[in-house]
Amino acid sequence: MKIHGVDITNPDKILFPESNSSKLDVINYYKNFSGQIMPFLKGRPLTLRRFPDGVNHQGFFQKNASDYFPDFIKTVEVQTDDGKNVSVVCNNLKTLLYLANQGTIEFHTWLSRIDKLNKPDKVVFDLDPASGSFNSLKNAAEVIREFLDKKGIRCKLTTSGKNGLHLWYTKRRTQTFDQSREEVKHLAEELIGLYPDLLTIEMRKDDRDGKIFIDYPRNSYGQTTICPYSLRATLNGSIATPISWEELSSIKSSQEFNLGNISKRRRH
DNA sequence: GTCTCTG
DNA sequence: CAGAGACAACGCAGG
DNA sequence: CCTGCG
Ligand SMILES: [Mn+2]
Ligand SMILES: [Mn+2]
Repeated sequence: MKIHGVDITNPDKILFPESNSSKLDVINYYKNFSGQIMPFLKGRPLTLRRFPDGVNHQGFFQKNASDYFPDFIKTVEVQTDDGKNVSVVCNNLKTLLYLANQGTIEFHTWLSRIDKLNKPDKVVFDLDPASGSFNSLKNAAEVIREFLDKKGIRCKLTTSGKNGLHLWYTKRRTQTFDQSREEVKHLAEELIGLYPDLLTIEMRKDDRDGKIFIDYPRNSYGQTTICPYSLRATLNGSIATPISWEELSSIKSSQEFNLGNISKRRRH
């Protein structure tokens, strides 16, 4: 079977046993939502998370493009602390479908683009809840939004598809990753001054006291965040989904949207 | 999912 | 030939 | 140096 010229193997293999979703379901999801996900993938180094035998089996992260990946897949060399990686870049539909056929469930993207790897064009406030209470997480997102709004920064919102929320905005590519991260850290410290019982940047889990962790180190060089519209390797096939601020009030968890209901979601 | 190494 | 292993480091905080 | 963290 071929879709857009890409060989699809084992289309009936079940990758999400709980929702009975097959490999073809995954590939069709990425095909049908390519218009939404591609703008977020284009031009950015990727880390893949693959589950060739389904999310109930062992999966693996992949930072380096496999030698056997076809020529239509773009790659980029990125410097690491000790050497380099050859990252995959998903610039077209064929690449997206090929990687999906490879069992890629999750696409994690850099905060910078390949033509200026050392200057991020995105800032993310990665909000990681200690556990349970999604309501306090929503509250945290709201107060951070208002805080940034007063500084003239308009941010957007994405469910991570697991437990947290990502609040993010774009900027001109003038700062290094170190500068960007330090700026987010300072903003987070200011926020903690205002909401000491709600937010924390303590690195040790034991020191977080049930508060919401603003994971500012996500803004460091070489780090990735889950790409908007990426599937997650959860039993229900949840999806990292951009949502409006109005929509935030009505959702009950970060896994609100999944393979089964994403198509019926009201558009914004 | 595919390659490579080992027996 | 079948079966097992690899496929991710990494960048930072804090002690 | 080490471990924890995501
Ligand atoms: Mn998170
Ligand atoms: Mn995080």
